[in-house]
Amino acid sequence: MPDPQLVLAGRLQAALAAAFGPEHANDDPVIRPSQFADYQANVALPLAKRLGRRPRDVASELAARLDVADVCEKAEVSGPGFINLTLRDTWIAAETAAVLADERLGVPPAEQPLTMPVDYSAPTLAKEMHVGHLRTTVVGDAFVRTAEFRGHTVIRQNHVGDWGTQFGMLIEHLLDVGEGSADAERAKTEPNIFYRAARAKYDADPAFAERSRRRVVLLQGGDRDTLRLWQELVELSKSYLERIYRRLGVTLTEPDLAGESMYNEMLGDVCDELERKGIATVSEGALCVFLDGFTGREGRPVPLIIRKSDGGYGYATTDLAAIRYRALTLHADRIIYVVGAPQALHLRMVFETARLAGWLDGGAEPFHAAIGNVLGADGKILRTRSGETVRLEALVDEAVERAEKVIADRDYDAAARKEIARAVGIGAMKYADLSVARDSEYVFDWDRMLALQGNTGPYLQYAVARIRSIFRRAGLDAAGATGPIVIGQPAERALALRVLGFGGAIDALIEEVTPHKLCAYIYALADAFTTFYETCPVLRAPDEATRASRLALCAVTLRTLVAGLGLLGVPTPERM
RNA sequence: GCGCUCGUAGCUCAACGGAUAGAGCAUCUGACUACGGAUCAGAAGGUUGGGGGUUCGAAUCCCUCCGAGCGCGCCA
Repeated sequence: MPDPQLVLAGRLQAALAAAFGPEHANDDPVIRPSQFADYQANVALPLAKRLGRRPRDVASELAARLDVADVCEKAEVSGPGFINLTLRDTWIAAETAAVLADERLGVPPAEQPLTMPVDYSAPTLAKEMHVGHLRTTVVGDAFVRTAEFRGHTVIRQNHVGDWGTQFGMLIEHLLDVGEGSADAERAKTEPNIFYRAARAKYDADPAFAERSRRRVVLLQGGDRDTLRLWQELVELSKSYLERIYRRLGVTLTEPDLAGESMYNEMLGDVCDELERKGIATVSEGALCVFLDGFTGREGRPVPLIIRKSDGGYGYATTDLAAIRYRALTLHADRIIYVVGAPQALHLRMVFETARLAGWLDGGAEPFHAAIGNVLGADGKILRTRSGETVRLEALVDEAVERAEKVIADRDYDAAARKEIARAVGIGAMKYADLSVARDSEYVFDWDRMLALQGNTGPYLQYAVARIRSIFRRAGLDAAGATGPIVIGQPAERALALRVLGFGGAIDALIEEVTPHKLCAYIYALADAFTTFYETCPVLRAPDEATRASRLALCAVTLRTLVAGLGLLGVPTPERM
């Protein structure tokens, strides 16, 4: 990859090995962006400590062994022992041209592709998705797209709630209204109405409630008629999910459904295995796993209950079956859980149990990508004015409506306007979710996310539209701009240097499931472009060579922005 | 009570143990018949909740206090 940070890290490691022995060949050279140069290497300071030598001497020795003549015009020791690295303009220009010529924008497929099941979105079937599902869905989808682009094997696992006790109630309600009736179709279009109707009867009518409870037993016992009715409900819910995912521009489809019901037949076996291995024991009638270091109220150990005292199974068992399946059957290297932060304790216990059971011995590493809550302006969990949870679809509707107002003064026909409003509204909402650290809570604010200034979706979409406009005006296809690239102005240099950082931003996202880092990169790239655009005339460049170079810079920036936003799942309309 | 997460500019958020803690919004000051002004440049704004400690170096690691959110046996 042409990312200077990685290139320099490789050179520094070679120098470390040459100067201080091969055992240092994999030391982290601690390359950081610098205010005194393009980058600085900080490794000499901690290394000096370990070697018991003066940092400045270690840095000098390292610099003497450093072979970067082709990449850097300067590499000098500074301050207490930093090595400041200034790149050559010619190197930057050549690497940027190579990125432009590369279909993959300088990001090669991973040398060691990993198999990664990714558990994300996970709505409850037969209920409408709400605002709480937005981030797990959007963050998971950005991760999945990015990891796939890097050549990893991603297995989407939409762990939908399709087996809970509420299905007894829903099935009885389906029987009451009649299969195929208009009321039954509600489950497809407005699941909440169907669900609420069932719930109301359950609460008001003891006979209905009793039927519902019996129905759950039948369902989990595998009764054929009941299963058929359950399947009917699942089908209705699927079309709801497909519709909302398509609207949101989320890559989840039907084959990615890997819901709780899928693990039903494994639950007994999971319990047996854990009991046989001495990991699970019976306590107060329930089969539990007790783990060291997990204590709750009054110092009592916190159990992971895997079989209830009535013999039923809860979600802990399902999660254990799922991790076993992902590790042993899917042969995962990493198992990603894009799941709400409040589940942290539960998941730690699931992971620890899996480790004790030996399911992770093959090298599978579980990773909880914790998602923070979305808050309203009052700092509390986002709710409607009447105190209900906010329906995801209502949120999407409002996003598109508000986006229409943003572009109201534009001269587009109705169809184009609608399409642009959709892209801008949904893009803004998704980008707002992605651009803050996933585990921090954040305040949901329409005006901020739809703003055309700052780190927002619309600003970036606008930057893309402007670059496209340059090519339209020039009567050129962006693909026709091939350089060569020559670095003259500081703004050209800054822009090209930023272009080279794409791969690093992608890897940072994959490493820790941090889409906000890719967002920060894209924003910095767009920012570098506007400065360039302001100070460096493209179509009115002073000479042909400069014009060709600047058009090439526009083209490579455009493609990087579009690709980056694409990895985030944010659409980039041609015009806006 | 125990545990987890967090506390950074007026507001919303960044910062991979590194040199002077950065962006955007809001505020103020400039620029230009403009390759889409839905612009750009600049200023101001901070004792990183308080206090200790480790380190050559701490927003970041450790301890403690204050404050907030969440979780702690048969719901998911």
